[in-house]
Amino acid sequence: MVDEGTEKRQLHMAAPPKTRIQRQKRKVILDAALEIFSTEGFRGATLERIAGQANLSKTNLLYYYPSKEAIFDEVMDGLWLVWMGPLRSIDPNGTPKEEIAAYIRRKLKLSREHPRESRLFTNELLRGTPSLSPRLAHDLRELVLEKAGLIGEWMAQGHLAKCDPMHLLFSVWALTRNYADSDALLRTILGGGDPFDGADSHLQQIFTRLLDVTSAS
Amino acid sequence: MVDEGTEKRQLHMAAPPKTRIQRQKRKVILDAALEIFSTEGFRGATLERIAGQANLSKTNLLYYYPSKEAIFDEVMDGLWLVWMGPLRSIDPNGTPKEEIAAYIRRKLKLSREHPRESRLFTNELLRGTPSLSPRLAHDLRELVLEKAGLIGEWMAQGHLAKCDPMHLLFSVWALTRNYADSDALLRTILGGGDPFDGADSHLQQIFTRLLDVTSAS
DNA sequence: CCACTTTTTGACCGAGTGGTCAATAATAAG
DNA sequence: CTTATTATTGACCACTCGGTCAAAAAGTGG
Repeated sequence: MVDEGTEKRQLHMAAPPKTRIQRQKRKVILDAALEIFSTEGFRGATLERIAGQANLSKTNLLYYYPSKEAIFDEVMDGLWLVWMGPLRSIDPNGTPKEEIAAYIRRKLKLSREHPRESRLFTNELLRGTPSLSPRLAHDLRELVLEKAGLIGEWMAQGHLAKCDPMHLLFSVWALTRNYADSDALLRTILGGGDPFDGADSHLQQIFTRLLDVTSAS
Repeated sequence: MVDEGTEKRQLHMAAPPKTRIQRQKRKVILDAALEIFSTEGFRGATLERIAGQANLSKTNLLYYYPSKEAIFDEVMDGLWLVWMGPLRSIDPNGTPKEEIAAYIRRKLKLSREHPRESRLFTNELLRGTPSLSPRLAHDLRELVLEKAGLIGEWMAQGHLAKCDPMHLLFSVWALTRNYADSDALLRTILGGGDPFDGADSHLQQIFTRLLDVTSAS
């Protein structure tokens, strides 16, 4: 016989929340958590800071989520999927050069519009991607291999100049992520200007010249 | 008259340590701190973990350094200087293409041989470079402006294809740092292979084609 | 008004953490 | 050996942090 005596006085249900208040607060909490986690890291973030950012008391926060871990996991879960989105969107039937250019634009847009997510993601990279489940790791690897293979084909067919497709992808990730992650430093160096200004045209220039088949050696 | 009553029973002197033991232990501590800070972040790192890594008791560690902050500051101080080194070494009198190529090689070597430092540095970037003193920020800005100006001249003189010199530097930083910071993820994707294999030739390819004056539009 | 559920709060706890202190062990100098 | 200096340790403290608990609000429906 299972012990099912006293009911919990907290939520912590797996199913999507019922009331409108719950949905709203959970959203606010995740947003606040994103803000704090992305700048302080997991251990650096405190429940009180997150609660404050969400205009809640710490206890009230723990009414909606059972633990700090639970909040973090829910934040990270969605993040991996969102972050893989642009790569997934590369169309095998599209024009190679335009597909690459569009991919860079999508990634850069993601960095510009979601800098907190970008920083949180980088934080996970630095820690060795502990939040990457074997399941997700497998999916990610499959996806990357597939798209790298596609790009390799495009190169073999002469649509793009040859280079290592895997390292090409790595480069796109590094270059686009950089504008979000290094924002503070870049602003300091630029004397206050927006580092994103000119970023897209610069990145397009890099990859256009890298992949331009007419000028490759 | 300065107060010089009771002597402290701890070290905490500003001047370089006297005994050989002190120099050794301080070195060991800084190395241990680098390891822990780079993987756990400032708040995530604990004195006990650092002490353990250095084979010391926590109390003994605090005999050599007055606080966690002090250890962190000393680690970061040196790091900024080391990290600016390769840029400083760009020679105005050298051959433009070779200077750029050598710069990339130096930066990549730094990432490969000092991945912990790279991760710690990125961690600071994510936090908005709080450890960057106004003094250092000024020096850094001057240095970057100087070298960007130099590269701009090389472009104007026709030795390099034209692009935004500032973003060019940003790109070198992002691409080289990436191989250290994303090591875990890249290994997962590569199925265990070393991401650094082929990194140099790939980066050289990128910047060679970007800056090749004969093929630019 | 009442009874009932959902939300919010304040008091509190145990573990962990940065840091202090006085005592002790090791080392070096006379 | 004796003494002074350097190095190391264990006990301890104030504080923070994640999390619990019971009680109070604040709806919600009659």
